[in-house]
Formats: sequence, structure tokens, C-alpha cells
Amino acid sequence: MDTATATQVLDSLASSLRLNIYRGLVRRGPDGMVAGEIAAALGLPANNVSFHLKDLTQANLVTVEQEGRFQRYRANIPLMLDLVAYLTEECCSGHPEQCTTYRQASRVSDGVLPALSRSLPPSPGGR
Amino acid sequence: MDTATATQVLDSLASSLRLNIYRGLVRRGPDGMVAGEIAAALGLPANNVSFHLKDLTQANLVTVEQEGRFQRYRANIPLMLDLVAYLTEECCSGHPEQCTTYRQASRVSDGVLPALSRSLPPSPGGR
DNA sequence: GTTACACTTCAACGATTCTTGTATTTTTGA
DNA sequence: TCAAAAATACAAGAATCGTTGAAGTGTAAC
Repeated sequence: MDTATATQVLDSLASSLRLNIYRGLVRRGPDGMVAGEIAAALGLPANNVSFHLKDLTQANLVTVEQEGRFQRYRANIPLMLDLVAYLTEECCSGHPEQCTTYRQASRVSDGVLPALSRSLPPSPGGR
Repeated sequence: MDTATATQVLDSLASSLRLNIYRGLVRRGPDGMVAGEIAAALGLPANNVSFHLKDLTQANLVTVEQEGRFQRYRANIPLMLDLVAYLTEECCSGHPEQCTTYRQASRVSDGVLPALSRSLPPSPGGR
């Protein structure tokens, strides 16, 4: 992932409306939701939701599939996982032993940081 | 984590400038950087960087410590890990077996999703 | 073929955000 | 105490974003 992609993804989620849409879709998993369903769930006008869905789709955070006259949306979970990798990439400049401090401070960190440490490149700056 | 916090964190990272600051700090780990060092590394005016550092600090994504006449900034990694948990919370409505599809699609997902599945609440909607 | 439905696109106004320049605060060293 | 350095606070202009209303596209039903 590059900076431009990461910024686009983060910006797409930086609105509470879009964040709620995305989280709702994550919750549904592979089933997804159709546009009207999303708008109804959030109590918002359809065109407004459509506007933000387009934004999420362009960022590749959600996917669309035509289904008769409905549009079914699904969350793109793998992209989120890649974003996390990008955000914590080169943590501690390739000295994962320093990350130990962090692992203790979060509920879920046990699973996350070891995975990231494993995929760490050798640190270009190499200090 | 609640929606307001998540939105604030995401919004803080949604600018390429702030994203670069944050990633630079992640890379430094516990050592962090002082404000002038950050501004120099990015080739930006000090007041502009200070503006965005304040934003990141208010979102709690970075911490500040006075050090003589310098201000040392460090990335708050645990908050990022909590954000990831929030974003993928209740994935597939508490049926983690559905998430198997996702795990295969990302380099780092092996470490992430199992951890999330383990910490999943019983799904309030409970369908 | 025509009508209704689901959804998207477009234009426009108000609100928010980003950058820059200037001034202020705090600390260091003489 | 005084001067210099590091960093932040404040104000103003340009640029961007979000919501709303009206119009448009495509699909399904009659």
C-alpha cells in the first residue's frame, strides 16, 4: 500500500456517517446490504447515502454488485488489514523487541503485533 | 472505543501530512522525535507541523513530553490497535467461521483476525 | 410500451479545513 | 537581566467537504 491509497482509505472512514456504513457492512459480513437497506437503517435520505457509498467504493473499502434493480454493498475486510500493516510498518525500525511495551497496552495486540513483526522488511534506513 | 473517538483518530490520519508524521514516529518507536526534527524531515514550516501535531495529540495518536526547550513526540501504538479492533468488531455478526474467506486475502491477516475473533462480544443483535 | 421503483448524478449553498504570516511563550546560554 | 532559539497561538484567505433538492438512468412489473 502507498501513501495515497492509505490517505484515501482513512479519509473515507473519517466521517461518522461513512464509518457507520462501513461498520454496519462489516457486521453483515459476506451477506452485505442493499443501498436502500443502509439508508433505512441510518434514517438518512437515499441520495446522501449514495453519495458516501460512492466515496467508500472509490476507496475500495466496499464493493458493489448489481442484483436485479438493487445494488448490494459489502465491506472489503482485506483492504482494512492491509491498511493496518501499512500503519504499523517498520514499527521501531525493525527492532520488534521494542514493541513488547506496546503489546501489553491493548486488548487485541497479542494477535496483531507479532503478525506485523513477522512481515517487517529489514528497515531501509537501517540504523 | 466509541464512534466519536474512532472518527477523531481516523480524521487525524486522513491527511497525508499527518499520516507521514505518524508513520515517521511509529518507525522511531519509543525514541520518538522532537518537533523541529519532524519539520526538518518533512521539509515543512515549523508552525504548520505544530498545527498538525496538535491535531494528532488531541486525537491521542501521539504523546508529547517536554524535554528542556524541546517537545518530544511519540506514536501511541496501542490506540491504533484498539482502533483496528473497533473497525472489525462484530465481523460477520459473531460468526467468525465466515471470516475465513477474508483471512486468505491479506498478507497480515493471519495474526489479526484470530485475535479479533477471540475478543468478539456475543453480538448484541444476536441474530 | 408504459408505469413504478431503486438508486445515482448533478448543481449549489453553507460549513469546515488547510496553509501562511505574525505575534507570543518558554527555555537556554552569556 | 538580556538576547537567541524552539515551539505554539492566533487571524485571514483559499480550497475542500457535506447536505439538500431536482433530474436522470436502469430494472422489474403490468
